[in-house]
Amino acid sequence: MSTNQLKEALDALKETGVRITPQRHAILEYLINSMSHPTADDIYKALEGKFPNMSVATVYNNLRVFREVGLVKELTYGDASSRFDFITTQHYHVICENCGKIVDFHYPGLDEVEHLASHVTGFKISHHRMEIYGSCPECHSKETH
Amino acid sequence: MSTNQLKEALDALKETGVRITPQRHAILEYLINSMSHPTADDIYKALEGKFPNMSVATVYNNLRVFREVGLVKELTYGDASSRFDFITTQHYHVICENCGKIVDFHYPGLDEVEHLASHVTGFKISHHRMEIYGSCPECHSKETH
DNA sequence: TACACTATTTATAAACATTATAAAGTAATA
DNA sequence: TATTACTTTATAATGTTTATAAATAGTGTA
Repeated sequence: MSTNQLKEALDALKETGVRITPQRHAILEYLINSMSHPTADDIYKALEGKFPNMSVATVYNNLRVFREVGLVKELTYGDASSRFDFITTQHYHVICENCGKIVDFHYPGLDEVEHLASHVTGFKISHHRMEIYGSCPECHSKETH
Repeated sequence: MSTNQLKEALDALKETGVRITPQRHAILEYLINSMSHPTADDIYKALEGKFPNMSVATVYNNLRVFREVGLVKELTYGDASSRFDFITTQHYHVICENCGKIVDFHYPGLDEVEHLASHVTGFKISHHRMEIYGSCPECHSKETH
């Protein structure tokens, strides 16, 4: 339930000594309820009704804070701006190269890859990222017309 | 052998009707010989001795051309600028979060993941990307001192 | 080889995302 | 409620990448 997620997120912030401001509350709430994977600008635009004076810098600052606390993951794809994703459980993303839609895709973590990489390169592995690209059913069906 | 790779790359360009200019030749050569994964600016700086009048736009334009022809892959990590990698064989990258070093890591393609993603989401999958993050042996040994 | 055609390069400016700065404001604690 | 340190705001700066138009130079053909 979203309300719980928000509560837990706010608690996590408190424990780290991060102040809860109305802006932070709203950004978190938006991230949790958003089924898309918004850019900083998406968030800024979505909240300008509620916070007409909010600065873009505030959005960026807080996204960085959330990322450092581990609440949010920053996704850097090829396009111009980063996207931000509230972290729930381990999942990957399937991305439509035509319309940009991002769909969550659950898959057991690729532990084996990390182990092998560690063995071959001598790195101490911390994590990995993976995305899958293609065209979504909608775009795909349009193409065939 | 690098000389062969360059020759093949130039042939691939000719077949696509892309003109071979000295700048393109030099950028390709640099990409092939470079064991790092340079940014556009790295390339620009590396070649300014040979081409004092070359524009940054030329580097970007040609990297895009190479990418469209399939000779080069653009890597977008979290940091400010894209990195470019001459495509040889299927491999992934292991990236040091401390010093930024990138090491190639060969691994059989994750076909299974693509199949499952296609099945679950209905996407027509074209490709995927994966990177592995950690700290390299050098950085790691420094940390423990 | 010289010509003509068109792609490419250059130089410059513009666009865009993101970060830095300093002053004003505000959450949290006692 | 007063204090203090953290946040927000407004603004400017930074840095990467793209757009534009004029100058230049590959490439095929005569």
